[in-house]
Amino acid sequence: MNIGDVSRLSGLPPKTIRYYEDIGLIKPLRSSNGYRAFRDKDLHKLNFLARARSLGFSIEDCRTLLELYEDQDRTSADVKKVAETHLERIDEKIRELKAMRETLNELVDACHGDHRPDCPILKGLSSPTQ
Amino acid sequence: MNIGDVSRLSGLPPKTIRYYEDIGLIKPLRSSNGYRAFRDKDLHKLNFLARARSLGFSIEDCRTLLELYEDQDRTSADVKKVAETHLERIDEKIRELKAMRETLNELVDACHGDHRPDCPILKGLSSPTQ
DNA sequence: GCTTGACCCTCCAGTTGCGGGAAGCCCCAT
DNA sequence: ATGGGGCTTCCCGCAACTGGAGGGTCAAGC
Repeated sequence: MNIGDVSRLSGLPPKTIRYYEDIGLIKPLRSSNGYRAFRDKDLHKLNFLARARSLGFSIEDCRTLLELYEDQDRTSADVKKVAETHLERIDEKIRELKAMRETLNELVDACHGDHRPDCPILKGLSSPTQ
Repeated sequence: MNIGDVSRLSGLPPKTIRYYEDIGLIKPLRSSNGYRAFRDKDLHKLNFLARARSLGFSIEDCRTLLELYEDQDRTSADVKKVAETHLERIDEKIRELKAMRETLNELVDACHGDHRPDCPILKGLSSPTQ
């Protein structure tokens, strides 16, 4: 399989796939013409990566998960730990965003949004958030 | 005021303040010794920026907001539009994160997390998300 | 046999919003 | 005069790619 094939099959752009090879996440073979030659194994890894990335795992998390994925002697506890840590980061991010949303929404609600220059949003940004 | 002073007063690191000057968000004067000389006006802007950034506005949004802040002929509708657009981006981000959280949480819950290698999390990542 | 177009390759630069660190002034206190 | 801050500029690096330049390869059609 060429890069275009695995790109279509995994949904990852060719650029991303080359990047994943650069940083050592996958190691496709090479054809005599210099083209990358992907095996099923490589495609499986790319699918794995695509799904892990879509769940928000960092590249380094993905590297760890891929290693665990390939290690027959892993323990599920190790995997769960990585996932739980990531879950907490997500929760933290959601909390942050909700706090932003809260404050921002108050400002937006207070703003009449007409042709006049008077604006509670700018006022809110220019004076301390109590 | 030197950069250290406005840094303490605004809570922004000196590096950030220099960066904001680099990209033209603030234009402090210069003392004869080459030090940046911040006026009250500059400090106000930095405080404004610190608050806008803490609400998640991008630098370009901040640039727009600062321009509106300084424009006596602005309309509050213009400001509100920027804020509402940002609010939608935040909501979108929250939705994405919640979806991730959902899926990830199911996987974590399904994983017993013991010494055995069998792991629903890895299984979930290696087979299509239905 | 030649051209065309779709692939593929590498390498370099840019993105966002800074942070780290080097190398070198400046200023004040001892 | 010497030490310790503080200030300056400059350049590199981060994450995770994306875009583009410049060039080789392959298969089909004429």
